[in-house]
Amino acid sequence: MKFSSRARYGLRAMIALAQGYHRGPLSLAEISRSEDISLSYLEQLIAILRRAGLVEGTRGAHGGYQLTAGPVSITAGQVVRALEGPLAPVECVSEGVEAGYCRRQTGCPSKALWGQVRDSIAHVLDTTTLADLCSTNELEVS
Amino acid sequence: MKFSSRARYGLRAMIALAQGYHRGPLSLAEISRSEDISLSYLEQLIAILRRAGLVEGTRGAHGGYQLTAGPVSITAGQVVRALEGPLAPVECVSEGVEAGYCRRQTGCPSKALWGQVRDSIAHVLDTTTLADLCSTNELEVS
DNA sequence: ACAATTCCTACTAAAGTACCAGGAATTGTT
DNA sequence: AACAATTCCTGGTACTTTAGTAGGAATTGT
Repeated sequence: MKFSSRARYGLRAMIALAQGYHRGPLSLAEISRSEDISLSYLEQLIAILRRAGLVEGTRGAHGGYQLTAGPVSITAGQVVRALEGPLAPVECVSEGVEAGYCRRQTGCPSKALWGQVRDSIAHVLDTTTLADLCSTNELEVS
Repeated sequence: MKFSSRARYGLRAMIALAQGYHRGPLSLAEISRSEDISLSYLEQLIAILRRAGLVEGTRGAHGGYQLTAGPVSITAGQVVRALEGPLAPVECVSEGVEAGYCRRQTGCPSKALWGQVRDSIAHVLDTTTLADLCSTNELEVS
């Protein structure tokens, strides 16, 4: 029961972008250095986030990436879902899976539990914004 | 971000055992039929649960497995941890990992978030007993 | 022209998952 | 004593996913 390194690294990259939000585009080379993630892997992760519409890139010298919305408007849930797909501790309660997925469905005792697990994860991720995560950092670092 | 089929199947098997708690040992062949899990795979899963002290087996004809405690005293958290290991959405916040695991540790903004995710999962699993899961079922089925 | 960057695609080594196969040990029943 | 039902143990294996690497094309400021 682990989130992939995609989600871990991707979230860290998004936090880095949130921290530099007012300072114009941030290059992956910089994030790669500060977060110690290989550049080529980071490129793949950011590509996913770009396709999800969370960041936009500007090419060429002095290019880089920027959030498409302010850190207060982007939740950890959006980032994690973009990188990992729908939250689904088990398939039968995956976000976006219609009822009738399995015949055990009706009256399956464990299904309700997994649904609660999914909801509690979703609640934490969806009520935390990138801004929240940045301020945590500044508190600790200062 | 998924629980393995070990956890899914194992929990279902434990619920089946809880439902037959008063009726003496339940054989894996029966669970295999009712839950539609292959016998040999089920044997492996139950072996894990036995080593964790959650069930005990009695060999020979009319043998089978029984919970070592009543369904009210066994939580889903115990079952899932036995099958999956410590709850750890990411390694650095794994249950039982001491501080200082990674140098980013102090002031890592994402670490706090993953810790909250872990705690919310743990809360759901640890406050749900096998008895709770059985009663859910009976309500639905009746 | 060139250097810095994003963007794209394909590949790969390692690990983990979800099983299956085969048999040994134990115990009730006939 | 034989047998059938069961737990218990070990080892293997096909498959999928993960976590990357490699190489290069396109774009843009200086």
